[in-house]
Amino acid sequence: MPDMTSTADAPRSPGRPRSIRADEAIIEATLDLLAEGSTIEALSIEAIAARAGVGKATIYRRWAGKDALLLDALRRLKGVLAQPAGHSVRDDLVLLVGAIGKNVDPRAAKIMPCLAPVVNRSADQFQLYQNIISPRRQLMREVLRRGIDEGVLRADIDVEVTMALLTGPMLIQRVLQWNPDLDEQTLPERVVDAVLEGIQVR
Amino acid sequence: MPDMTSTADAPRSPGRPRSIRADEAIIEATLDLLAEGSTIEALSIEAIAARAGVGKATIYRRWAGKDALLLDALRRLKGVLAQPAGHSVRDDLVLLVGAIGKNVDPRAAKIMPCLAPVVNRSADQFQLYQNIISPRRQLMREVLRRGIDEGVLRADIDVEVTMALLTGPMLIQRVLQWNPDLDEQTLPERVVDAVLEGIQVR
DNA sequence: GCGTTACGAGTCTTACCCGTATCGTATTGC
DNA sequence: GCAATACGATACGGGTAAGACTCGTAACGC
Repeated sequence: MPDMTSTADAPRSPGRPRSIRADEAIIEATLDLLAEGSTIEALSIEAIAARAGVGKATIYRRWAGKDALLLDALRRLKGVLAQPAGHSVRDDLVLLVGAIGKNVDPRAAKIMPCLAPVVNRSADQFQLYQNIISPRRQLMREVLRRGIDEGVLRADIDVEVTMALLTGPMLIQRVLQWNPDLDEQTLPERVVDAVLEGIQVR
Repeated sequence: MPDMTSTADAPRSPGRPRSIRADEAIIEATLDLLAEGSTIEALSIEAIAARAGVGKATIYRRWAGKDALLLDALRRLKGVLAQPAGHSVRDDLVLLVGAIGKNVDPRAAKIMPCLAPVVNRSADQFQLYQNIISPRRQLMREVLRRGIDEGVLRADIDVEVTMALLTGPMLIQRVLQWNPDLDEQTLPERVVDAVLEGIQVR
């Protein structure tokens, strides 16, 4: 855990050092409870402590409150950015679109919808949310720019709108199950191809 | 209010009749509190009663609990379906896309994100959610089919994927403010045009 | 060994909320 | 006028949680 929201890394400390196992157990318990269906605000420090096999004080010693803990827990969940190969624009887009809402941690899918209400409640939380998604947007932006430079994509397209076009369908399907009849597996490919070719008769 | 979740309309009753003003005040207070940032589960009957200037008993006399009240309140918020003119496929699509997440009540925009976590918690709530959006999907489906029949749209497109393509970008922008730099006003037009024409060099 | 700090477990106070019940009052039909 | 039902206000018991605190114990540097 590179940075923690509340406690600065002690420069040099006497006494017993903080248990790394406890750190891990607390974060894991938080994510587990969320993934099991608890909403963010129904989540209690007491439940987390019990699940982690940890005293409440051990949590309060590390984080100022539930918000700070959640911040760190969600950071852990973020996962790694997909790395486009750089050969085919279409393949890169399929990879990036397929990675939307699909983190390394399988719990992510259950947790993500819980964040929707929180995102626009305060400027801080909105910023946190943007910090997570904007590097992913940047990745897609670069692929699209590359496609334009290589002459594969039209030069007059609006890159930002195109990103929304590629991201939106996948996101509403993964997070909201917008249309239960839509096959999530093949959706990335089908979305990319549809966006590439358009639907109009030529 | 044509149907209420809990109380059947009394056939004929002695005594003082229920106050219609109280009905209205309770629903309004509920929507106001949600729009002001309260999440669904942080919303308390006591807070609603206080806001509405009403005793708690007056609420419990009408609804069995918070869920039943919320159901009625959200029904009120739904708004009316947009009616495509039927002349130009493009114009109809712009109208439908522009109507996504844009209800008659301005509070709707703030309340909608709160529903995301709830939607997939139970089969009942998922069904309720689908009942709201499926007629809107059907409307768009018909426009696309008409476009195919008229030869304006290609016959080999996947209609369901196309609907996701049109809906997704608008939804993530309106509900999540996915990209703060995107102009929401002109987005419907730009999304529709992009989907129609595709982004690939021909 | 000693001071220091963390540990799990538990206690305590405070606060909020639910759902019900009970006030005195207001409004209806008969 | 009278029974019936509504009203707002308030009180109640029961539940849950936040946070600060206290235990006795465990792990570190010196």
